[in-house]
Amino acid sequence: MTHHLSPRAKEATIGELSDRSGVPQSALRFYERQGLINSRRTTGNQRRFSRDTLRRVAFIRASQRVGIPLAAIREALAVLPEGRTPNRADWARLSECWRNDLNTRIRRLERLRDNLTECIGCGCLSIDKCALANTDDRLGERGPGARGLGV
Amino acid sequence: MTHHLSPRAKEATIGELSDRSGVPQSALRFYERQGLINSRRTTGNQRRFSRDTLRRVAFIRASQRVGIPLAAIREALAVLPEGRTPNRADWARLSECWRNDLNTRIRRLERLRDNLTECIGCGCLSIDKCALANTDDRLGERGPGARGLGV
DNA sequence: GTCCGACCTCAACCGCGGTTGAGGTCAAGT
DNA sequence: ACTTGACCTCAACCGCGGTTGAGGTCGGAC
Repeated sequence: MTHHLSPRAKEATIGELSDRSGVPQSALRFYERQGLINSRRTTGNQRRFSRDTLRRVAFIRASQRVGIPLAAIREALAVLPEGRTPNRADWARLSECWRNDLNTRIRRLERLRDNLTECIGCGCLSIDKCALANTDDRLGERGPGARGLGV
Repeated sequence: MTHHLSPRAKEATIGELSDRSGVPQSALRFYERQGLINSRRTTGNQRRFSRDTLRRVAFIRASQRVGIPLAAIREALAVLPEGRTPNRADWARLSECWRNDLNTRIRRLERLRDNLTECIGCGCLSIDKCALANTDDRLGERGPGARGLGV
């Protein structure tokens, strides 16, 4: 299971990237197919990932952990520059968007928590007029298919 | 699309339950198969839901909206009494559990938000030592299969 | 008694986020 | 040169949370 260091210090094999990020190789290949990360290929068709891919992967997993779907993460990552390596300001811009999203999610959870205790707790849960049932502020109604999944 | 009121005022047909809860009939049948709700059957094999099912459904959807999987919701609902109609205290007990869970989720989100701004914002995102990458306080590692999904 | 909409079951299918396995190639160490 | 493990592709499969459609029955109104 020991991974040889790739000759060019700036590039990682999929095994190295997997070890460092903790993300299975199968998932990394999947992310590449989905356009979330990309790689150069060696003459022998093997993937080589540039250094900043590690950051992207960390960002992807961190975002996923809070329930953001890959499609949304892909869109967010699209704001990173194409040609050059993303710098501090690029990532800061990205995280700024996420901050707003996270704040919204936090507010939703707090509201649900409070409604639960006030509303179920007091026995008023009458669905038609109850705040609990009507917390349907649909923020990201992305098309047909499995919509309304706690995202 | 007008639904006739069911003769016995205390029981609802699936159409009525669907209309009142806003949940598709197909989903209600699915929930029944999954053991989240239950129904009496008429002589003609049609479902009749007791009044409190509306509450259960509202609880299910509210929980789902914040990303709690059905299996966990089923477990939670299992604390409601079998024979009798759940009363205020039963629901209060249930919501108390959820409150803890929700608080945990809220803290997780807040931590992620803060890490994002501090960590990505300042450019330190070095994965091995970064708090963002290591927010792996695995709270509910439910077996193999799609684990680690932002739940 | 007949009509029609609401109901029933069952099987197949969907998007998501991957994993697993078969079968084959690449490349570093000896 | 050969071995061995890391890599490749492609297709099939998984759990989740449902939806869709075919084919059939129920039951309230006329």
